[in-house]
Amino acid sequence: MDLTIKQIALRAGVSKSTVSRVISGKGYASPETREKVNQIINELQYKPNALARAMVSQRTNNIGVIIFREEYPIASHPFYGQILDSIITAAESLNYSVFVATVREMNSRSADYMFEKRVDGLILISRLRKHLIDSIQHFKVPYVMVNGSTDVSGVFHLVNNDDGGGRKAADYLLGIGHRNIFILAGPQTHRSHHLRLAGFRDGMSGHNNPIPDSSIAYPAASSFEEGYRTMKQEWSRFLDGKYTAIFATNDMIALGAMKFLLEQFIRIPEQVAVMGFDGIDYAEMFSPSLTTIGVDMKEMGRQSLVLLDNLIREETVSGNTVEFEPELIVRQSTEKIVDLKGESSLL
Amino acid sequence: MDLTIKQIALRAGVSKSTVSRVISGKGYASPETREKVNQIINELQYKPNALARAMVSQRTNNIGVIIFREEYPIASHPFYGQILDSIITAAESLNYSVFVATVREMNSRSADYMFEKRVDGLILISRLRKHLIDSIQHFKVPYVMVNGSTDVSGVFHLVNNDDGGGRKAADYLLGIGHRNIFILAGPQTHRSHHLRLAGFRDGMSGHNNPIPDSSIAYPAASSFEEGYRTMKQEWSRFLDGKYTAIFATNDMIALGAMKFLLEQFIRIPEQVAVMGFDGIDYAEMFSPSLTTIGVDMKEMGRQSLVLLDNLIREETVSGNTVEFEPELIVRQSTEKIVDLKGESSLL
DNA sequence: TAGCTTTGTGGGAACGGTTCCACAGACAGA
DNA sequence: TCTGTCTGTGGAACCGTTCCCACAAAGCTA
Repeated sequence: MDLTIKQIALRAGVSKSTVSRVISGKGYASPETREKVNQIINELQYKPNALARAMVSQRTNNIGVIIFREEYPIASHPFYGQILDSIITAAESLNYSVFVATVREMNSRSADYMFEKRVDGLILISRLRKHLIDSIQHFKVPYVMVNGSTDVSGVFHLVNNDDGGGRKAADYLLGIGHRNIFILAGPQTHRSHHLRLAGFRDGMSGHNNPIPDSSIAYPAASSFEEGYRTMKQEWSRFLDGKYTAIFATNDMIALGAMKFLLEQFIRIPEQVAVMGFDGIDYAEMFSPSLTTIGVDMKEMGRQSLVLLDNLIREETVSGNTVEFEPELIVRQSTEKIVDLKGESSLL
Repeated sequence: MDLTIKQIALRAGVSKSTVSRVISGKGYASPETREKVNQIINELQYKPNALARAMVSQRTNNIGVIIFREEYPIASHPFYGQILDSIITAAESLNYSVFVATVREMNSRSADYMFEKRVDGLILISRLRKHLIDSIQHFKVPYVMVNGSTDVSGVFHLVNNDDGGGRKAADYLLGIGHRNIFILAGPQTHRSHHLRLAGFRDGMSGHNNPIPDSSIAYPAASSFEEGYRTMKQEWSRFLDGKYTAIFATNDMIALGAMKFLLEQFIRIPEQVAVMGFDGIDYAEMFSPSLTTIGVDMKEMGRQSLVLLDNLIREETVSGNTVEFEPELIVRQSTEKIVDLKGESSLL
């Protein structure tokens, strides 16, 4: 590991300037010198010290990905983990190495390290903490936000069109005959859940079929467990309402609710149709598979890195919000067309 | 960002050596100087440059996690992602930042970067590539392997007791009355799948109930899709065999198979019991929830970092293999005790 | 009072690269 | 032959730290 450019120079009988020139490929170097130096480098498996390079170039070619986690383990999260995955893949092709940190609440210690480590840029996933944004701006580190809140101005955002997605969901459920729909709406402090609910209600109202507040239940978190728990808690109210369908503002909640329904021997979609939002892998795997509004996580991850790279290279970046259009994915959980009376077939 | 120890020294009216001493806390510095310097540091939000530090200390406090991916997106993988998660969490408390790279096949470009970036250590997850191990040993970077193959000697390993887990599974299924069991065994080139199968067969044989080769099918990958596909392909053979239970060498395969069974309106566990191995989150979420042999992924992740840290600090590390004991987790997919005749209730 | 230790501080080399600049030789054009 | 450009190379400063060493002042002991 303690092999330096100096040793290479020594063996090749040239100065370290020359070796440096050969490696970088810029500046003059005779073909013979070039060959000789390269041969020695290969032979000794010399790898330039990226730290030393970064010191002078002021570029580390490292970026940081900071994921705000709440209770859920995050790298393995079916939604954020997927985004992380495609960031890592994209980073490889653009020659960045990526630091991954998860932070919860205010103890953004691991985020602070990013500054000390002098990352070239940051990708923030999910929530944003004012405290951290302040630091980022103070240190003038380029950054983009993926699927985060939009209340800080001048931030480059990559978001899903959650509003439009909600509307798509409404259109679809209306289209296959549902009129009386129960909603499981995740934490409304979270931009996505908020917009998905708003979009959905908006879509329903647009077709003269407004959703009353009483048809909405609010799981305390966007998790499977909360979906299950909330459905269980609302069960009698649900039965009384004679609902034919359930729309959840994300897949995990939908799957949790579905699990409870199945335990009550409710047939899906024959008795109740269930629809989610996100398009996580597991939505397809469950039985029945879940109809959902699919977010292009892969593309969001990839583009966040491309955008960040542009920011780092100080190229002009047009606009400051990239919106992704989600896509309706019809699966078993809503497959059956209910009869147009729209009545519940429960009981 | 261009705030250096020099500027701090200038403002405090001391030399940079003194500032350095104040920051590190070692060496003499009068209380007044200490206070003054600290105040300026806080005021200016100075953050020491980790690159420069690393240059002289020869320690970056960065580690690399390299995950060998095959087809599946890896950070979001329910098994490896979980391990990654707990590594990241543990790293934070030990003051390491972590680079995450995924590599497939021989193009270990992003692994090479790890050397240039001078990571203090490496954690290799899943498969190992001879090529990479050679590099690692050449550069003398401390490393540990999590859940990998054991054919390279002198490597620090953290593995699950897959063999014993397989035996546990056999004991359990036998214990609840199953005699005629179908096995879905993942890629036998993979240590885990191989040992789980071996352990299971061994356990069955030990109770005078050997599994014939004809009762084993081999999905080509350890994925949900392959589990589904294989079950579908083996369907008639399965029916003919009058099996009462299925054991898969990992949860994903089990869940895939279960999906196919449910589509055939097979009742689980009433007609067929299904059992997996891994203990991924989704095993619990599915309907019916999946009985499995749970691997302590969290602890594996955490301990891999602790072990690596010891290696980095050159403390003596006893032994070179840490084995984790998996745990039987009984859930709905096997809940029913079949009658002791052990006959299939299919058809 | 001489000598030693303790406390406090600053100078400068080193870490391993990049890059600017100087310089030398070859070669071309006037 | 002189000047100018091109090619090829080495020396040295610099990036931002740490840390060794020198040095000075003060306090203690004999």
